[in-house]
Amino acid sequence: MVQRIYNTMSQKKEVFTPLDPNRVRLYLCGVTPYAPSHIGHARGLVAFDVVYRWLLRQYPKVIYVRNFTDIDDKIIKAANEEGIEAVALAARYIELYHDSAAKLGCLPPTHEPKVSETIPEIVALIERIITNGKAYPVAGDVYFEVKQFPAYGRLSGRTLLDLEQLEAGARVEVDTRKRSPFDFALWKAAKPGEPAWDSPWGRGRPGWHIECSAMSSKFLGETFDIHGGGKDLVFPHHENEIAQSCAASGHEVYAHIWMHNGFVNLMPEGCPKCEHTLPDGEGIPEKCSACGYVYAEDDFKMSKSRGNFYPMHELIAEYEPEALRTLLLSSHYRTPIRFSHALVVDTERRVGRSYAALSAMDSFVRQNPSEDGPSFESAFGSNPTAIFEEAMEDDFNTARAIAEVQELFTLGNELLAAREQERLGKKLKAKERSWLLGQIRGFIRSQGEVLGVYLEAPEAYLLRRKQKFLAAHGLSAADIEAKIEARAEARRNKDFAKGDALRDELAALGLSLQDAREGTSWDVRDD
RNA sequence: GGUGCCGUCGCCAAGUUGGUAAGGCAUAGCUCUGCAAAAGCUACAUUCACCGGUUCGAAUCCGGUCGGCACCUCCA
Repeated sequence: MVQRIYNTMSQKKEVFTPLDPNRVRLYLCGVTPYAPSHIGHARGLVAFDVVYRWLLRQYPKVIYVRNFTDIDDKIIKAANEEGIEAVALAARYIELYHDSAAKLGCLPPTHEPKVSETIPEIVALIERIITNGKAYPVAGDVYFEVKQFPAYGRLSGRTLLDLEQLEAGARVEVDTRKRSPFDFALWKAAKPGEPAWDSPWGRGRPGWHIECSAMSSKFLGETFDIHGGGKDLVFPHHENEIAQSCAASGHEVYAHIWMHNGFVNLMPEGCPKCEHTLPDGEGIPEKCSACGYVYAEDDFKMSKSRGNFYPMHELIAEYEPEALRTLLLSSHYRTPIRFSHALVVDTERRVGRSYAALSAMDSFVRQNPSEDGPSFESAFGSNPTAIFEEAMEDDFNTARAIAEVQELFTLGNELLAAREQERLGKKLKAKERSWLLGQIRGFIRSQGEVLGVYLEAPEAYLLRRKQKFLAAHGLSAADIEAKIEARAEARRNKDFAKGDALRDELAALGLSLQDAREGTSWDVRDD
């Protein structure tokens, strides 16, 4: 059993060996809570939740730290605009974030530190960096001196030379207080209207990158196993974190493995100019076919500054959170996802069908209790656990893992339909099928625990979906039942025309009926 | 300009230390049904943007072409 993880530092998959197998340490750059988090944040959240869940299964103890950067220019700006305290604004979005994370099925991390609660550690860390000659104070600010850290640029594949060439291109505004344009602030002198703390350099607040260095070492030590975040953080945030942390500790290595999740990009719903809907399934054309507007490169990039993004709490309210989670896990975590509503609807259908199958399996097993029977492996000649583990060990390949779970559903449905003969070469007794279904259910539960899916009671999932439908249409279950009974009456009288008319009526609402021996049941159609 | 990534069925998406294309959605036919629905079965990429090369053998390696994307500035 060998876990492989793609390390941004080496740009290849590496064998993962924990520094201390009894205490695996994982740090994830969380969010800056100045606005509602969007679907892109959800991707990182979910991707690393699976990493955490999987490590939890492999090792006795995993320490997972996910921070909040609650002191930041954007927070201060937003708070000033609203006329409230920065901490209050941050607290609001942190609460929203927690709520969404829980609904997306993410386990709470071991620690969730905030910058505002880590100031003493940050000040101490900056003092160490200064002592080690890698940072210098200027008029209340403190800057990290990049030239003093030769390894700078290793993570992002840049060199100081590259950066200097870039400087020659006047891409960077020169701040005369800094010794080099690439030096970055560890501490910023207080400005009026900003939260500030006392420090040896006067009142001020931490710069952007230092907080993660301080929070990670506070809970995980100076070197630890895995550091994660969105791809956009590679430069400069993570690069600067490495520089600060190593400059302070004197170690060569800060985090052993750097994991970065890919972005969620928006599939445009329409032209930004005239809102003309783009043809479905096509790529993004050069210009709008209706108004002729030539699309800019980043028209369809999701970004908070442009406001064209999907807040996760809104998506969660609109769709089944588990469908969103499944969608996010259906691609490998490093691959970009082009998000669209059609994609979520597809996934919702898939998840709904899965729960329907789960429900059917459960009731079959209940109705056909069985104490013993053939093992899954002897019956089907494969080991689902091994296949699943192989996928997860290959850089957390959740897309492949989900495909493997899907195979279990196919086998389960086959048994439910008593259609196992073709595959197994013989008919099974109900008790034998039940025994196998019980095992399949166990595999799905176990694998679902790692992926964070298929964990809800199937009936509860299905019922909630029905209730959501009823509420949206202002109907009650009794209304539906009455129509079903009327239809049953008509059918008993062989008045199929009337029965079908009633069924059509319900179908028009978005329902489907299933006639079975025990009676007629109804469900919400997925389309 | 610098750095990195990608281009696989109508759509989504695995597979890249080379060995002959997972899975999902959609679609068609069949089974079941009074008819449906649900479920199951069957079908659905001789082919992996294009052109060369290496090789017994390439979606997977190398070179080139075209196309898309990200970061380099706050950003998950």
